[in-house]
Formats: sequence, C-alpha cells, structure tokens
Amino acid sequence: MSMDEQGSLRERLVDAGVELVLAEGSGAVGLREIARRAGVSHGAPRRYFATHQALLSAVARRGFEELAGRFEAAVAGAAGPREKVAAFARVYVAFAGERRGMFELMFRHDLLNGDGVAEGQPRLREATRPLFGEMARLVGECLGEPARAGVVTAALWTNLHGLAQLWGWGSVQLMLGEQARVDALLDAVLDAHLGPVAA
Amino acid sequence: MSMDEQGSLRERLVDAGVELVLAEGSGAVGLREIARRAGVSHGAPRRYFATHQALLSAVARRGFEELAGRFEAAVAGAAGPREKVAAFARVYVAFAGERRGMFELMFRHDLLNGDGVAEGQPRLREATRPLFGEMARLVGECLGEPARAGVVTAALWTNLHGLAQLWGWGSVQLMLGEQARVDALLDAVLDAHLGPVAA
DNA sequence: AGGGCGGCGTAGACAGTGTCTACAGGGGGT
DNA sequence: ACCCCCTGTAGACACTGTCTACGCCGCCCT
Repeated sequence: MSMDEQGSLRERLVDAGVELVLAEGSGAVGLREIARRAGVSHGAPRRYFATHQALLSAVARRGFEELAGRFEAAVAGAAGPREKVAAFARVYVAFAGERRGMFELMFRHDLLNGDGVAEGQPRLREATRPLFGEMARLVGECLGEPARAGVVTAALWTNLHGLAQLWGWGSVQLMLGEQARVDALLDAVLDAHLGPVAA
Repeated sequence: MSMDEQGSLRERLVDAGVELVLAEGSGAVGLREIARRAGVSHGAPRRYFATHQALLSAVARRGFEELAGRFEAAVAGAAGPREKVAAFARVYVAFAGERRGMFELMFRHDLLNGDGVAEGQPRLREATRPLFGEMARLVGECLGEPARAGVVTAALWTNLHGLAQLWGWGSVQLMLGEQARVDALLDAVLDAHLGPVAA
C-alpha cells in the first residue's frame, strides 16, 4: 500500500476519468479509454475497481465533491438565508452548465447504481443528502414556518434539477426563444417557492 | 412499398423496441436485441434506420406520442384551467413513474440527437413544443396576466421534469423519508407556481 | 410466359467494448 | 537466498454497432 510520487494508480485512473468526462462528455468514458489516458493496460483498472460502473461511480463522486465545495463557498459568501439559498441555486445550474458531461454522469443512475467504491465510503446515492439538509435549514429560515421546509425544499430542489437539465439541453430556449435568460428564470423559480423578495 | 399483414418491418422494429424498453429498461435497447425480438437478422434494421440512434429516436417518438395522448385525455376531462394544468402535471409524473425506461430514453439526448426518422417528420427535440404552447395558454388563464405565462410555464415545466426524474430514482424519498407522498409534493409545486387554489 | 431487375433481408467481417484468466516482474519479509 | 504476494500485462471471450457483399423473391416489361 505505497504511493509512488505520481499518486497511486487508483487516483490516477479517477483523474483520467474526470479529465475525460470533462473534455469529451459522458458518452466517452469507456473503461479502456480511461486506462489508455492513464498510460496503463486495459486490464489494470480491474485491480482497483471490480467493474466499469465502480470506476464511473468514483469519477462521479469527484463531481459531487466539487459541487459540494462550490456550495460551501457560495453559501459562506452570501448574507441572509434568502441570499444563501439563491447562491445555492445559482451554483447548481452553473455547475450543470459548465461541467455538462460530469453533471450528466452524476445522474446516470444506470451507469453507477453499484456501490461504486471501497467498503468504507458512503453510497453514492446519499452523497447529496447533507446538502439537502443544509438547504432545508436555510429554507426553513426563509419561510419562518419550519414545518413546511421539507416539502418546499424538495419542490425547489427538483425544480433546480429540472431547470439545470432542460436548460443545458437547450429545451427551455426552444420553448421560450433564444433570447431567454437563465437568470430571470432562476429568479422566477426562487420567487415561486420562497415568495417574492420583498416579503 | 406494400405492407404485409404483419405490418412493415419498419413498424415491427419500432414495436419491438418499445416492448423492449418498457420491459427491460433503457439500457437494454441494443440494435441487435431489437432485431432479435423482431425475428430478423442483425443487419435488417439498417434498411430502415441508418443508425442505431435513428431507431431509438423512432422508439422515443412513440413515447412522446403516448404522452401527448395522455395529456389530451387528461386536459379534456378536467374542468377549469387550473384543474387542467393540474391534470397535465399529474400525467407527467405518472408517465415517468409507469413508463420509466421509456421516460429515460426520451431524455437521453446523447442517444437520439440525430434527426431520427424519415425526412418529413419534425425533429424529435420539437416534439413537446405544442404541448408547451397549450400549457402556456392554460397557465395564462390561471394567472390572469398573460405576460408572465411564458416564464411561469417554463418554471413549472422544469419543476415537473425534475420532480418526475428525482422521484422515479427514489432520490426524493431518500431526502424526505419513505413515507413521502408524491401527490402532496405535486400539489406544493402547483401552488408555488400558480398560487394557492383559494386565490 | 419468360427474363431481367430492384428492393429486401441474410451473413460475414471489422473494430471496438467490458469482463475474465493466466502469466511475468519486482520488492519485502523471513 | 529464497519465496511469496502485489501489481500490472496480455490474450481470450462474448458481445456490440457499422459496413459490405451476396442471394432470394416478386414485380414489371417485352
């Protein structure tokens, strides 16, 4: 269990997968292609990942980690709870826009429904749970009535997810016209779920 | 250009694809597997579909047609504009729940970004456009102010899409607990975008 | 009726994939 | 010094989507 100066091959494989999915999209992350980019033979990944899904899960986990980091930074830099939630929302759709391939991979449940990674790690499906909890807390502060925080947060969360996805595909632009602005839509979403800002 | 009593092979291939995606999920719709189910050799589909993507697009189009039919029936059976929009919404998440594999396929843009079907057909990406227009009209009636109908409809649409997707994967249940009810969440979504029912 | 012909489906080849298995090389511990 | 285990290599296997060459059958034309 020694790490050479290049980092263990396990990490290098995940690195290569991340690079690949960022550069070429979620359809290009083949097992052999990752191995090629990491400079090893196609059988090498099998020492560390039992299956292709497991490797992809590790790649997707990196995506969730980056997303969580962005959330943390954005929330820390915002003033009130309402602004924090807004920052949260902006980070979500910005991430989906910038890291399109990674975002796709992160929600391709058919590709990563295995446990995905070594025994100690939490299951990938639960990676966003603490984020949801944090957001529910903030939403509760915004609403005043914490009883409804759960459903409102879920409604807002699903809205952000759908907006990020459909916007990234250009479907919203197709419906609203090319001059549509995502910021305006995002504000409308926030107002709908949290009430207008003046409230 | 004669059709035997079994229907042309083109249709039989799409039928087989639909059956397959409904029965086995969106990951099982291989070109050869479809051909196998249709009882022809693996090269036969190539006469009618230039590529695998084209065949999948035709399969997905069937999904959009069924969805449009469900919309039509539900909207026709509802009373006021608000009830019509609610019926619309219920149909969307119900479809995603019942026809999970088809729903996945319909939004796997990487699998079906080709034109997909013969020359006369409209592009698949625009299949939902008339539905959006119809919904925007209804939303305008609900709101009174038709100026905001576009953004509100887009916000609601994306919310339905995200809810359908995340609910179908069980992500919402993971966040809210297993006793969460999708109907309650759906009502909250409608209230958020259209205002409470009493208004 | 007989002869071509054109469309339809078959069958094989090809490159590529994920998974599995057998094997070589090297370092550390006894 | 020896042995063993760990790590990575290399080949096989079944499978995929695409492409090409080839038969077959029914139709139209003379």
